[in-house]
This record gives sequence, structure tokens and C-alpha cells, in this order.
Amino acid sequence: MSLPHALLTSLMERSCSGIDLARRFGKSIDYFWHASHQQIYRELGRMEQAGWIESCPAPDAGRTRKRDYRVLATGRSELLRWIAEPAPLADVRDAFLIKARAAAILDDCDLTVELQDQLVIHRARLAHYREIEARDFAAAKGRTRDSRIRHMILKKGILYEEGSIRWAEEMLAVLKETADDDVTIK
Amino acid sequence: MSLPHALLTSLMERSCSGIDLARRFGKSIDYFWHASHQQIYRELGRMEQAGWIESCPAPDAGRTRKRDYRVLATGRSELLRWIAEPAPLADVRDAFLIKARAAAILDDCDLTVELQDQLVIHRARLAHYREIEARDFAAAKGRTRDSRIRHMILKKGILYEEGSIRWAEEMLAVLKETADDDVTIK
DNA sequence: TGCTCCATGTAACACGTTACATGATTGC
DNA sequence: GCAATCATGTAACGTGTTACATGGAGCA
Repeated sequence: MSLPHALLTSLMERSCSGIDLARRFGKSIDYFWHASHQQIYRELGRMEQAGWIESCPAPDAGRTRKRDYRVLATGRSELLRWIAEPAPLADVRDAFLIKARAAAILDDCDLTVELQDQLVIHRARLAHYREIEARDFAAAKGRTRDSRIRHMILKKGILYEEGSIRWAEEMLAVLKETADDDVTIK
Repeated sequence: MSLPHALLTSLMERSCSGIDLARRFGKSIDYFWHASHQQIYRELGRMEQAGWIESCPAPDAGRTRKRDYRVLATGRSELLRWIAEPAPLADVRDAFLIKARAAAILDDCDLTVELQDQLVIHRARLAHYREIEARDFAAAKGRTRDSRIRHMILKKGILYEEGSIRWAEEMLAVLKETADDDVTIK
């Protein structure tokens, strides 16, 4: 149950509307905690009910329903309470590894195309993260605690993409070398 | 919707009962696709309904309800169909990175204890994977396509644990160095 | 006027988790 | 005989996904 706390964190960094929150989520938190805009609106409603946040019409709302949300003291202490209790370890769901396992015993399936598509995406993401790193965390800037921690979060993403790329390349090599081996099902 | 296909794969490797499947899941597939035994039983029921698998009383059932499941031709072609269609990229959910982000702007929270607990677990898992690697994939053995692919799946786990450990150690160092910095909320 | 986009939702459903139920077997 | 364990479930609920609805704004 981490989504509300992710939203609290994001709103503490800066109060904003639901759609802005969804957009900021998509740009940064998304790669380690995905949420759709429907989920975010539902959770914002619950959190306002619970008294963790409050909302008012957004400055640029005009006659629309746009609202800005900000964290209340109750929400802040709820976040602190949640941080203090241990969280489950990171959960990974990788359908491709299921495919690899199936491909080990099945004939007639070629995973190289999908692997190459994945490589393109991983390389693009890595390049993107490196850009952010060069822009926001150049040596001279990364001195405050806040900046160094945010840099570490980015580094986790970089580490993950680098690992994915190295693995995909090695996997492609293995598939190529063993392409003509006999594969039979007993 | 990858769980049924993970189960099909596992059952193609070896037909067995629901509980055996759950146990084998827990030992190998679990780290990249977790499923509880309740989920597995529900899915086995659906798959039998769909005609992908069939079951008969297990040889060692005695008077119990224990049943063995095996994959039918329909299930095998469903698996092939699924492998051919592109799967979504691996999905990671890491609550600790949310905490890190919150800790960057909040005072009064210490993540070092939790990080150290994580390190213990990651190191144990890495040691366990390395044991399996030494036992099952020693140089001379890893020659068949099947064996090399299964080795690559294990290597993904090893890569992941190594990355987690390196990151956690660096993060601990950052938290230590910046422990007495001022943290204020604007 | 009609078309598209923006921002906020609703409804229905599939997936995943938690707690508990059942009947058989095993060990003391 | 009794408790613990094994194997298979059921029920209730919470989370996440998909498809669609609404009403205003911007533009031709």
C-alpha cells in the first residue's frame, strides 16, 4: 500500500493538481512505482477523506473543476509513520524471463526480435537518465543531502538499465550460438 | 496476464500437483514472478476449464484430493501464441525508493537500519544463486541450449542482486556522510 | 458550429492478498 | 486420541487496468 505515500511525497515536494501529479509521476517515480491517472484520482479522493490532504480550486481553474492538492499535518505524520515501518523488498515482474524458460524447452519460438526491441528501449532510457544526471547532478552541484539522495535514486535507474542492457546482449549471443541446436520435448 | 503461461511452462517442464507447482514456483520463478498458492489453484481451475491442461488423481493421492496436472496440446499452442506476442517490459515496484525520496525532504527519518536489513537479504540471495550456479552450471555442463538459457535466467537474478548490493552500500555511505546536514521543509 | 484537447472522474472487471475452512495423513 | 501438517480450496477485500462519460476551453 505505497501509492498514497508516493503521492504524499510528491505533493510535499510541490502542491499541484491531479493531472500535474500524474504527469510528474510519469516522468520520474513511474519507473519504480507505476500508477495510472484513474488510480491517482481515486487515491487523492481517499486521502482527502482521510484528512491527509486538502484541496482548493486551482489558480488557473477558470470555470473548470481543476483543483490543487496540498499535504496537511496529518498527512505528513502518516508519511513519517509509514517510512518508519519496514517495507517489502522490491517486487519484480518480468514476463520475458518466463518466455525464456519456455523457449528453453520449446522449439519454434524466436525471442531475438523482442530482445532487440527491449534493447532499443533500455538504451533510450539509459541515455535519458544520463542526460538528467549531467544536467542536474554535475559534480559541483551535488553537495546537499537532498541533491545527493535524489542522485542516488537516479543512479538506481541507471544501474538497472545498464544491467538490463548487458544481460540482453549476452542473451542475444547465447540465442545466436545455440540457434541450430536440437530442441526436443520428451 | 502471464501467470497462466508461467504455470504452463512449469508444468511442461514436469507434470505435478498444485502444491508441488507452488513449491517449485517459490524456489525458482518466484523472484521474477511471484504467485501465492491460492492464485495458483484458481488459475489451475481456469486453465482446466479452458482445456489447456487436464488433471487426474495423483499416484500418491491415497484417499486425499491430490491431483496431478499436465499440459494438453491446446495449452502448448496457447503458450506458443503468447510467446510470439510482445510482452510488457519488466515492471519494478520498489517502495524503498519512495522512502528515499521522502527522506530527501523530511527530517526525523533514518533509513540506514532498513538498508542494512536489505543488504543481509540481498547477500544471502546472491550466495544462494551462486551455489546453484556452481552446482548446476559448471563450465563443462553448460553446453546444451536448454542449460545455457536456464543459466542466463539465473544470471539475471545474480546481476540484480549484485546491483542491489552495490547500490545499497553506496546509499549507506551517502546517508552517513550527510547525516548531520540541515534538512528543512520550506 | 463543430472538433479536439484538457481535467476529472465512473463503472466494471481482472489480478493479487489475507484470513479462514475442510478433510486426510502423520507423529506422539 | 490429539495435535500438527498436508493439500486443496472459499470468501472477502484491496489494488490495478480498461473503457467510457462529462463539461469546459481553444480553435477553425
